[in-house]
Amino acid sequence: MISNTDSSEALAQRLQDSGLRNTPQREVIYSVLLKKRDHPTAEDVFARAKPEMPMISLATVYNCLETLVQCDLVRAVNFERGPTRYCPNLRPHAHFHDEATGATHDIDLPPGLLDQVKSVLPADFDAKSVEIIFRGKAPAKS
Amino acid sequence: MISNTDSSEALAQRLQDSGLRNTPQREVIYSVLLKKRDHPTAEDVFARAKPEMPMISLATVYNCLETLVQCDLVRAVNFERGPTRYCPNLRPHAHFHDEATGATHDIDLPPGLLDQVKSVLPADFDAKSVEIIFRGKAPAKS
DNA sequence: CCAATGTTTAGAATGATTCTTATTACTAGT
DNA sequence: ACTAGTAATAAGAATCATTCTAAACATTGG
Repeated sequence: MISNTDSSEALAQRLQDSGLRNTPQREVIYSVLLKKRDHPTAEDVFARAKPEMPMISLATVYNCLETLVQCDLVRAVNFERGPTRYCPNLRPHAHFHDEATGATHDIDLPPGLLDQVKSVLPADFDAKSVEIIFRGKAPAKS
Repeated sequence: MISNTDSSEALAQRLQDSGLRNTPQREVIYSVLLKKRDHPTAEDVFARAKPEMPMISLATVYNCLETLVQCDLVRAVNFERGPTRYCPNLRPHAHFHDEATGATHDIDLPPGLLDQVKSVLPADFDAKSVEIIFRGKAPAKS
């Protein structure tokens, strides 16, 4: 189990490495993402952060989420043109978008799969990232 | 080579199969997509259709594109939250998004790859589609 | 021809996100 | 501690792609 202080320290570390400051807002946003990993939107995060920090603004939520993405602590996920969703899972994984419920599920990928997929690229294409999105019906409880 | 009339007939057929009408607007939009396969946005398509049909409206372009997507003649592609792009390539393929130029390249996939990727899903997930997006640097000329 | 239905048009409305500006909070150097 | 410089936040305005609305038009089957 990763303790709360561990993740706070990971955040502090990453921010420092990027020459950024560790603010209470960033800590709250990150902790909100870690607490409930259901791929919330910025509005969702805003709503969850407010009880802990009533004066926080939506603009700040967007700013902090963007910062966390820059620091590679969080992944931004998009389905079609729906609102961006945020995911603190750092393991290599794909996303499964349940078309019935709108829910998003992380699908952990076996080691080597992403490289294997990358190997279909012609030699002169240099992929920095690969994203895999499934769409369909997920089991009722997962 | 697929002739122009062939594709018009494919369109007419698909529309009929879906109980939809074959309109001049739909034909123009589809032909615009076939003529230059550079993953245009709705605005791009609008601009390209106008010379051929000056009275066409942007709303109609959106409507027609949506119709073509429903008929499985065209794929809608999204990168982050940028405008949706449209692609008449029906072969199984991934997309490579060149971060420097913004250009999109089709990457044809070897047969079986999509099934292989699907096989990483737990048994109770039923994927209707799989989408693969690469991001990085593409060769200067492709 | 007529009614029913599908399609197009133009413009208004929406929704997520970004931008702007002022204010506040740190940080380093003295 | 004091101060200049920089970073971050807050609040609201602005933006952009897209969708909606309502009216006009077109097509089909009876």
